[in-house]
Amino acid sequence: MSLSLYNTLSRKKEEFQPVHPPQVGVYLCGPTVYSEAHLGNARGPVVFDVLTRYLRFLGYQVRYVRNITDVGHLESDADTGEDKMEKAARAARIEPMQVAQHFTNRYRQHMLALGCLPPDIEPQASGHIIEQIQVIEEIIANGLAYEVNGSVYFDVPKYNEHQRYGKLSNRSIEDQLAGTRAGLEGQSEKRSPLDFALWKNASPEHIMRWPSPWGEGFPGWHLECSAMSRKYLGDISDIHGGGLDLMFPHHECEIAQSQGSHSHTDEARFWVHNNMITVNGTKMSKSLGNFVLLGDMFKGPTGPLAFGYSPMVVRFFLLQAHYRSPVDVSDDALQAARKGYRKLMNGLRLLDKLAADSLSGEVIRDRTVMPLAEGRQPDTATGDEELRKLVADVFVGLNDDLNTARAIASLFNLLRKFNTLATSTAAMATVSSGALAEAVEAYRAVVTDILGLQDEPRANAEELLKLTLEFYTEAKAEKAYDKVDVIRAALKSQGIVIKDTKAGVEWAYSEE
RNA sequence: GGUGACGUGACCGAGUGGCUAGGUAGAGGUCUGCAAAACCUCCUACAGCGGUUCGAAUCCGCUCGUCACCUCCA
Repeated sequence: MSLSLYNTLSRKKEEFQPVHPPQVGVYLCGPTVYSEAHLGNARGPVVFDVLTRYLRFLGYQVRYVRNITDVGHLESDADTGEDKMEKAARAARIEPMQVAQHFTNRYRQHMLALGCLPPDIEPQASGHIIEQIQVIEEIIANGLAYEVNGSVYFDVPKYNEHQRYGKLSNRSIEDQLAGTRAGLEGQSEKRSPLDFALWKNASPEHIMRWPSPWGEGFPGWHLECSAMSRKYLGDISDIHGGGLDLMFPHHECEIAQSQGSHSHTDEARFWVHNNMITVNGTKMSKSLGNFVLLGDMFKGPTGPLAFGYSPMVVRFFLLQAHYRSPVDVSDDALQAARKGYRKLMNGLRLLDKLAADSLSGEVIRDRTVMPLAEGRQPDTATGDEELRKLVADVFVGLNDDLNTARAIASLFNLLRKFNTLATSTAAMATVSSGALAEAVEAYRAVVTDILGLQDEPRANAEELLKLTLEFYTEAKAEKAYDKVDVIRAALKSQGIVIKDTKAGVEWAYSEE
């Protein structure tokens, strides 16, 4: 039983095998940091977080790269197009890099809150201009790019003579040419409307600019990922991912760039794409304005949502669907997810108790107090087998193209078994402590290490403390000094001292 | 126009030929000082029409509906 992943390149599930085991290189196209991240932006990072966690669980040495694109993308294809980063900067009257830094910080906060482990390398496009220029020079040397007025374009038709531009998104350049929208051409410098920019000449008012062999300018839209993926993961990485909407043109162009450079590869063995988040069946997107910002969503009502949802609930909600299916947001769906998430967490809290009970169950069995039918030793073979089956099912789900929806369903089945065991000594007697310990460990590992779901304490410590002090005050009034001492000692063990003042009972942090 | 998805019970959401996930909601029960949790039982669906098959939610065809990409988007 091993992990299989759906590869967009082959359009089928393939067994995952690293190029250089045990190393695995994973690249996820990160955000362009010119605005706040919305729920849709979170799906890829969450999915790839689970993927990298699982790969590590399987024993691979993973190098996970998630880039930050801080070199603005042009808003339109026209040469006069405005840069997103610059536009945002101008609006706020600050440096473009301030904009990038601000949203980078916000993005990291949100991803951390969602339980996404920081990537091993988080390269910034602006820090890899030299590498990008190098790739362009290679492509030019290979005769697949041309310079016009300080800009460099990738020659798609020429590339297509020997390679297939469209292999990832399953398009032919003939179809694309036929479908080219009128009006987009005109004064373009491009030889073909399919060509895309590798380097753009900076107009005088363009702030973000770097020197290059072709004059001052900035790199094209798709180049940073090719350059940085190669730098940190080699000519060919194991897995390259992003949202379905990046498949074309972004990833298609990346492949063309890598094939057209000295790498001569598809850049990655596995191309993995997560589906979109929808609102009432329509894709959540910046341009449509139907997005739900993560920061807003964590706090309270926003847009189509009448309530706020904690980061872990959001994470669970995303993982309850398979990553290749679209997922629709709504209060109903999120509230159902919240309950499910809490159920899973309560299960987590049950595990220690279960392990302890298992031991006592063993004792009971040894003394044959457990009155199984004719008083013979209970046979745990069947119970153990059932437990192992339940655990195995969880991994069947994970291995099947990272089907977290199935894995979670199986976890609930396992949890039901745990609950039964925890409330019934008779049931407990049907499993061996060894098998139970394995199952408990598996549940814990899948929930926390692989799915990355953490308990979110909802109880307010201050409120609990207040309540405790009320009991303290009551006990004191009743002169129940044994209780008083117990409360005092308990709080002291938490680093809190009770102070009886004339004004009433107060507390302070212990200074010891 | 080209390319590609999808339509599952009250809601969300797996499943891609026989074994009919799971969560939420609802009904009944066990337990319980009350409550909650938990457990048990029930509610059992695959857009429509045709076809292939011993057998289809699952394969094929048609119809209807929804969506995505082809322009920046995760």
